[in-house]
Amino acid sequence: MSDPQVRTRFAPSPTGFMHVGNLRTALYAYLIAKSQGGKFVLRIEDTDQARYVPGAVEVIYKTLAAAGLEHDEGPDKDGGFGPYVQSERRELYRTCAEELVAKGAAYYCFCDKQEPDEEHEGDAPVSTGYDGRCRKLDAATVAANLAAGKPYVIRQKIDRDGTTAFHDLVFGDITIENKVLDDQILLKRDGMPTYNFANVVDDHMMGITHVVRGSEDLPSTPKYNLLYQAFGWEIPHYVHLPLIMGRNADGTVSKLSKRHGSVSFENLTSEGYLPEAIVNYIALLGWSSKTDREIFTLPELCECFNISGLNKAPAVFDYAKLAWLNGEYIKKLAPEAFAAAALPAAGFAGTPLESQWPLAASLLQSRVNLYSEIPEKTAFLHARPDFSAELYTNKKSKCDPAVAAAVLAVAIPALEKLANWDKDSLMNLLSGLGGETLHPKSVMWAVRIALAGQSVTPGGAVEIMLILGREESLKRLRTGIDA
RNA sequence: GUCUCCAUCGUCUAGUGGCCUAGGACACCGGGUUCUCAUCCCGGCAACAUGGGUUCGACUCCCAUUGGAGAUGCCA
Repeated sequence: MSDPQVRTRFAPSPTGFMHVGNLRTALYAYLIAKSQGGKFVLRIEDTDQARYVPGAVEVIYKTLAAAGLEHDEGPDKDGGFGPYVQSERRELYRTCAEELVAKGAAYYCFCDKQEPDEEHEGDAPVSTGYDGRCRKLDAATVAANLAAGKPYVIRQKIDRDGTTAFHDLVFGDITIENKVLDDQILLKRDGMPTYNFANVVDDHMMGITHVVRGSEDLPSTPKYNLLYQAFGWEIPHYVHLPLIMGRNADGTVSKLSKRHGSVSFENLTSEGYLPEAIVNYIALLGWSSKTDREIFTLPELCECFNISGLNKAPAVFDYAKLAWLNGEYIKKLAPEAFAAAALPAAGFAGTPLESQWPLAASLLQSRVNLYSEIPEKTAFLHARPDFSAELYTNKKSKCDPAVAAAVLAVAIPALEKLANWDKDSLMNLLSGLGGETLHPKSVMWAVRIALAGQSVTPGGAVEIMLILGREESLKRLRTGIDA
């Protein structure tokens, strides 16, 4: 049931960062196209000149590449439907808007710009819907105003009567009364199209078959249909996605935004989340494979993705589950790859510990979900923290400060004489050290505490001695009991 | 205010009228393995918002209520 005619697009605006919600929209658009053997198009929506951010387009390219969402067409890959940057399509929008005016589906409006209403805060926003007064202007007045160079916008003319319905592949049929639809602006005073207008024009011109976007756009979709109908264009399939929510301090939820934490792809990767884990996680936010499986690579998602798995209800972003997923991906990494990636966080480079990094990394790999957890887990290797003798007390390991002192008293001379400082030699020595009086568990516990100065460590006593080396290990053991 | 949408464990979700004493995952809590911890293995806690219908039978269909979210920009 593949359909190579499918074309979807991702249309971010160049703001300089990639919200995970946008990335998820891109992911689903990509999957809808790729699961059918279709095309995935990148379009840049830069119609708001006030928001221009230098280098922002590069961020988009880099993010898509890092996430593996390779586009088939875009500003850098002409597929014959360009240009793929909206600011380069200005004249097209103007022509289209004027066409609608000619057809009676839009009109010139010379009213003053409505300033944002800042009076109303809290839960009582006020409708500022336009009253449509310029609809009544006669042709002569319009022509005169135009000739006089009077500033204007072009508005969509929507009949007050009747209803407009549309079909969505996720939400089904939705009907809205026309009287609640206002005469939205199509072409702005500066000649740029609005988001809603540019989308309709571009999606049609670029042959987009499935319009994939967030469900916050559901209420504006009837206006799209009216536009398509006015042009006489075929209406595409709509795929509205459930919103991604964040939990607020007061326990409520709202659209995921910066105040909820790290919400951009860049934030997340810089905190150590792997792109594969992020993609995997957001794929599951609002979509289900309908199996018990949780781990999916991008190619695997392409294989099993289906629109019917899309959910309608908003989904709360759960950093704990993302962290778990990240840990799963870290465990799957080849040991060398993990060691290379984790080295900066551990700070071993340029220290005496450096030669033992592969060992230390192997211990860390199953113990971290995030690279950012590494510094705290390796700090004791760089310098033993201050600790109290009470740390030696542990019932299960049959140890207390007195026992520890006895252990160290025999361990230090034995270790000083040990010929080979390797795992087997150290293990043999320590396990036979206690003799009749000291329990093996006490030996391992006391030695490890003396070495590390903390009760929980990545790795056991022997491994820590290997990482620290003979000299540093003995130094720590000698100063272990009077600390 | 108005409009639209949504509603299964704390969270992500499976479930399309009988297979449900509702399954999986995260988190949490136990137990086992382990030179500590982690990994790994085993187990536990925990949900169909409420009220009406429809039906032989509702988590599944319909209506209402309640709750939540989104929209209501010359932002995208």
